[in-house]
This record gives sequence, structure tokens and C-alpha cells, in this order.
Amino acid sequence: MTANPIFRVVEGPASGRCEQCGIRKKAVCAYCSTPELVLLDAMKSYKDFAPGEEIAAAGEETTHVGTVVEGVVSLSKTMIDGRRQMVGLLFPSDFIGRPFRAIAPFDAVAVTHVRVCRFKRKSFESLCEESPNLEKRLLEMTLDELDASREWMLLLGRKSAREKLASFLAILARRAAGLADKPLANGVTVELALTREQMSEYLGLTIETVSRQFSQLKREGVIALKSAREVAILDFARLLDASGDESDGDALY
Amino acid sequence: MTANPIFRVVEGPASGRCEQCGIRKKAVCAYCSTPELVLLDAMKSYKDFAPGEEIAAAGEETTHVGTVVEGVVSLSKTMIDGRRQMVGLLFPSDFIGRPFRAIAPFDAVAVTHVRVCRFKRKSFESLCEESPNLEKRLLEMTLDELDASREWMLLLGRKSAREKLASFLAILARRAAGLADKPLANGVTVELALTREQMSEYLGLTIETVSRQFSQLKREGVIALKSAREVAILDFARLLDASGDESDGDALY
DNA sequence: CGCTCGGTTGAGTGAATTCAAGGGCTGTGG
DNA sequence: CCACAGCCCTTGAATTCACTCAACCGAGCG
Repeated sequence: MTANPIFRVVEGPASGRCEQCGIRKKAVCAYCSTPELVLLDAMKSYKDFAPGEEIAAAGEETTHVGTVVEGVVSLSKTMIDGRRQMVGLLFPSDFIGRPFRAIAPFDAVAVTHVRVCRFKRKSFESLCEESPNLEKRLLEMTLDELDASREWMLLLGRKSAREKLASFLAILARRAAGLADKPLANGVTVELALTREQMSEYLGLTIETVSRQFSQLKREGVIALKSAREVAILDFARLLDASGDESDGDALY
Repeated sequence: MTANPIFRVVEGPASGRCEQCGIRKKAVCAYCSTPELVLLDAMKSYKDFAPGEEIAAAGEETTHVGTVVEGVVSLSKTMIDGRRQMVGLLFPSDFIGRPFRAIAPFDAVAVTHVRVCRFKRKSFESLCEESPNLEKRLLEMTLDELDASREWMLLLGRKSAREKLASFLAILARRAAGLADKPLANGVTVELALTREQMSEYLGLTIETVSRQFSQLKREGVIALKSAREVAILDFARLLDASGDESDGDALY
């Protein structure tokens, strides 16, 4: 429904036919055949969200699932007293929503401007039954997410503040470096989509501690801050060292 | 292969035909039809593990996947300097192993005596392609695991030591109370399969802190310790209150 | 009997939090 | 154009919760 009232004037990279969708090779529809894509094309709709806008609320019924096409989405859970923990960060091509369950287990909030390629949950579930390709890809993606979230449990449960921030920056740097694997040149600049507060929610820290660790890494010459939200990785080896992870390459991301 | 050299003399509840397997209705094979079960029956083998025995090692190739039939298995990750975080605890009917990936992402260790109903990973993967019922159930289980692990991220990232232990005990109590949902009578006794050290690894604490929190809850009359490993829940309402979770019912477990 | 292992408890420390203040940037309105 | 408010971020000082270090207890076992 690109004809809806939309916040920004948009006709971004991805909102047309599935065939020419930029993230199709990585999204849940990656394994779909051309006829299957025609089906998806007929069922899908795009929806945009402004930064800070709620996409789904924990405990409430959700009617849609889909794929993040543009922007960054946070998944989080809040305790009654307000303490909040981010439990995931979704980037373009990531799947969003909970198939086979009416009630959303977590809050989903747009961090940046976000565009989602959506399906009605029920329709998507039926589609899964019929299309082994779709279901197979969803299973793969869910298994990967599970591995990643368990990896994050190690960070939350055992790493120091310094290690947490270094791990986070290392992941972003890898992602920024063309999503390629190993070759990570020093001097890469990473654009932070998150505020200090959002990072603190992701890392299980307070905003002040995050800020202090930024300052510390800067003081040591591991990173440089072009602005509060632009980080240059000056010494990737030392960043990895500070992250507490062994060597380099084997990360899941 | 129950004819293999096995550690204990065993012919426990579950090791025969799939049809009469006690956990079949909850395991990955739950949706399989009779002919499918015949296939599984032909491919499966049972393997037993002694307490403390390694079932899989992070970073190493694994050849099998399967279902925990008896006992408790821990999934964990260890940092180079020895810090360790448990990232999951597997009970009977839980799936164990990582389909579609040769290298195990985590250590799997038998906490108690364990029996696993195993399949060669490759064979299981092929079976998934052919049996939508199998794949569907695996997808469901993986989605549930993902939700649970994200729930655990909240515990690790935001909860106090007291809240962590109370949450853990509340989960065990619910599980012990017949896996039923709400009705939780006071006085239920929970048998702890884990040592204080294993609990500390699961909760992201030290062994001393776990012990202190046990003592504290005992002093307050929330629980009673019949022995170090047998906990009576004297006041479930106050336990829930101490867990930091809202009200009671909605937990994922 | 003496050892080890799992568990508890106490004392002191320290890393991250809380509380508090201030700086810089942006957008708005006088 | 400047003044001001609000937001995001940083930094300092004090506090606290969990950790480290250390001693001790009881049960099981060679």
C-alpha cells in the first residue's frame, strides 16, 4: 500500500516487484521460484514507519509478519519498573514478526525510518504450508537468529562493559565493511543508527557507562569519533582484542 | 543401536519403537504420520551419556542431531579465559543439534545421565526436505527456543541476582508442577539437576552469589532447602514477586 | 582417617550504577 | 539574528551490588 498516507515522500530502492528487490537473495523469499514470487507479489504490501514509531507491542495481537526492507528495527522487552533490554536488532532482509503465534512476544520499534514488506500473518502461515522453499528459508533464518541470540547471551552474562562495547562495534564494523568476511581495513567508518541510550539497552548497561567506554576506547586510540554517531575504527585488531572474543574470523555475523 | 557398549545397564522408558515413545507428542517428530515414523524408526539410534560427558563441542564438526529422551543437557559457550555462560538447558523432548551447519556453535554437555534419540545430521536434513511435518515442527520448536532465549537475555542483561534466582526457581517450579499452566500450589518440591556452579553459569553470576541468594530466600521463608539440591517452594506468589516478572501466567515456559 | 567435592558464609574490593552538573547542537520563536 | 528549550552526550563524585579471596562445613569415599 504505497498509496497510503506516508510520512516521507518515498520511492526508495525497494518497493516494486519482487524480482528486482535488492534484498531478495537474503530475505525469507530467497529460495522462492518465479511463480511463487508472483504469489508473494500479489499478497505483499509495504508499510513505512517513522523513527521511534511502534511496529508491534509485546503482549498484543499482531496481524502481520514480513521483511525489513529499509532501516533498523529494535526488538525489546520492558519490565514493569521500566528497565528495558533489547533482544535483537533487525536490518534490511531480516524477518520481522512471529509466525504461528497471535501475541507478539516483544516490542518492535523503528530505530530509523523503516520500510517493511508485509504479509498478513495468517496468509503467510498458509503460504508456508504450501511453499517448502519459503518455510525452509524461514527455518534457516530462525536457526541463525537463535545462534546469534545465544551468542548475545554470552555478552550479556559474562562480558565487561568494555568488552560489550568493543564487541558491538566490531560487529557493526564487519557489517559495514561490505558484509564481507575477513578483510577488515583500519579506518573504516561506522555510522551508528542507535543513540547512546539505545546502545545501553542493547548491551545491558547504562547510558553513562556506554559513554565512558566510548571515551576510553577513544583515549586509547582504538577508535575516533568524527561525531557522536560516527565512529572510525582506527585499530581493528585492538578492538577485537578488547571484545574478549578469540582471534577474528569465526563470528556468526 | 541399543546393542552398543553403554555406560549403564539401561532399558529405560524410551528406547523402543517410536509409536510408544513417551515424548513423541512434544518432540520434533510430533506431527509425523505413521509411515513417516517407520522411516524414522529405521534411521534412529539411541546413545547414552554420563553426567559431565561432552555431547558436542563448540567449533567442532558434529555428525548427529536428535532429541533428548532422558536427562538434562546444557548448552554453553566458554571464553578463552574460562568465563562460561550457559545459553540453554535441554529437557526431554527438546531438540539437540544444529541442522544445516556442520560446526557446532556451542558446547553440549550432559548434566545428568542423558539418553538421546539420534539421527545422522545429513540424513535428518534430507528427511526435512521430504517431510513437511518434520520441518514444520522443527520450525515451531526453533521459534519457541528463540523466544525463550530472548526472554533469557532480559534476565541476563537487566535482572538482579535475587531476581535471576527467583526467575529460575519459578520456571523450574512451573515445569515440575506437571508442566501444567497456572495452578501452582505452595509446597511443591523442585529437584535441582544443576550444581550451584552450573546455576551460576546459567544465571550469569558467581557460585557464591547464587548461594547467598538461596540463603536469603530461605531466610525470608520463600523457599526451604530440604537438601542443597531439593527446594520446596513455600510461597510461590512471593517467589514470583521476587522474580521481577509481572503477575504470573504469561510466561513462555 | 584424611581427602575431595559441593556448598555456605564473611570480609574487602571493584566495576558499573546512581546522582548530579554541564556542554554542544538543533530547531523555534521573538 | 539571537535567545532559549530540548535533546543527546559527556564527565565527575558517591554509592552499591556482585565479585574476589578466604575460611569453613558436611558428606561421600578410598
